[in-house]
Amino acid sequence: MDEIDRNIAIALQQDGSAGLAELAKVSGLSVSATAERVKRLEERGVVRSWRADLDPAQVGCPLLGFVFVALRPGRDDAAFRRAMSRHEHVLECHRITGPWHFLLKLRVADLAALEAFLDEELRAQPSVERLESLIAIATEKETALLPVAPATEEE
Amino acid sequence: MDEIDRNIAIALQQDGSAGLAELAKVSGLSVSATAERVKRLEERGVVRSWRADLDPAQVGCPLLGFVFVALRPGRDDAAFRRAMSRHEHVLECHRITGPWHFLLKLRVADLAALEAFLDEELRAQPSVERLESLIAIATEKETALLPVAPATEEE
DNA sequence: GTTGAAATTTGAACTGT
DNA sequence: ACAGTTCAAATTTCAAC
Repeated sequence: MDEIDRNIAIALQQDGSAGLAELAKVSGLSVSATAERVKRLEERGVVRSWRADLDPAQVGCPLLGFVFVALRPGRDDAAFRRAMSRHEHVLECHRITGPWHFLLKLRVADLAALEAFLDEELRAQPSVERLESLIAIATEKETALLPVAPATEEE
Repeated sequence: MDEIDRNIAIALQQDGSAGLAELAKVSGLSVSATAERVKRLEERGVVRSWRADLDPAQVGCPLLGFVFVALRPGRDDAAFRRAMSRHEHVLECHRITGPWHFLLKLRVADLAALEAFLDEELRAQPSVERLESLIAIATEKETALLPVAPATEEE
């Protein structure tokens, strides 16, 4: 992961449809060397996948919510974790510091769908003790573009 | 946005490198008709961009944090919003319901970087009144795959 | 890592239904 | 709006440097 790899990764993150010719300019290498780099980035798992970024509103999930979850003490949380991982409306599920145990990020169609999720999926979990939810009124920024750090050690 | 468009959108969301031939199988249409559909999805903004999904740990931002922000009453928040939009470590910035005004999602290298962000970027903002931050101990799930709703009205 | 060329595949356009 | 062919372009692989 040297400077060249980082530049390629940054470019691919912004535009996954960039051609090798374009990437070659960014990297300063030849086209074939650039192709090698891209392949290696995939092999090493730096590039996990290629995806189309969709507009949430246009695919029917305009409502964004966050839910804090506290689980009952001494209760196995495996079932809860599995349920969250499976559920397509749960975009994120993090074990967090602070008074709560988990923080969920949700995408749903509307408030009715949020209510249904809270009642039928979360409160239905035996290990769930307490919930606190909030919704986004507006989104100033929502990106998946990661800050790529300016090189530390291993190349 | 009929059933066919939805199937294509779902496929592209999971694998943006899928070729038209593969998509044609999914959609049940010919390759050329599928190409038309994809082009229209881009034109309508359903597909916003094509991106490589990178591994946060491997690009040097393994630490995930959330920060609640309360702004001073009667203070213009434009500068704050602009600063958050610009900052690459701020992945998300939502105006939210509840006692806080904004919720930020951050990606940084380590706790030192988080501290620096809190001190130099957030507390430095004149409009910021109070902060509360938490970090992810572990991430059970973190996906950008949106739940694509099963068709409502307009085709 | 570079260059250059061949083989394969892909996306883009045209034509007709 | 869709299907089938054709055409151009980009990716992949390979050679030799």
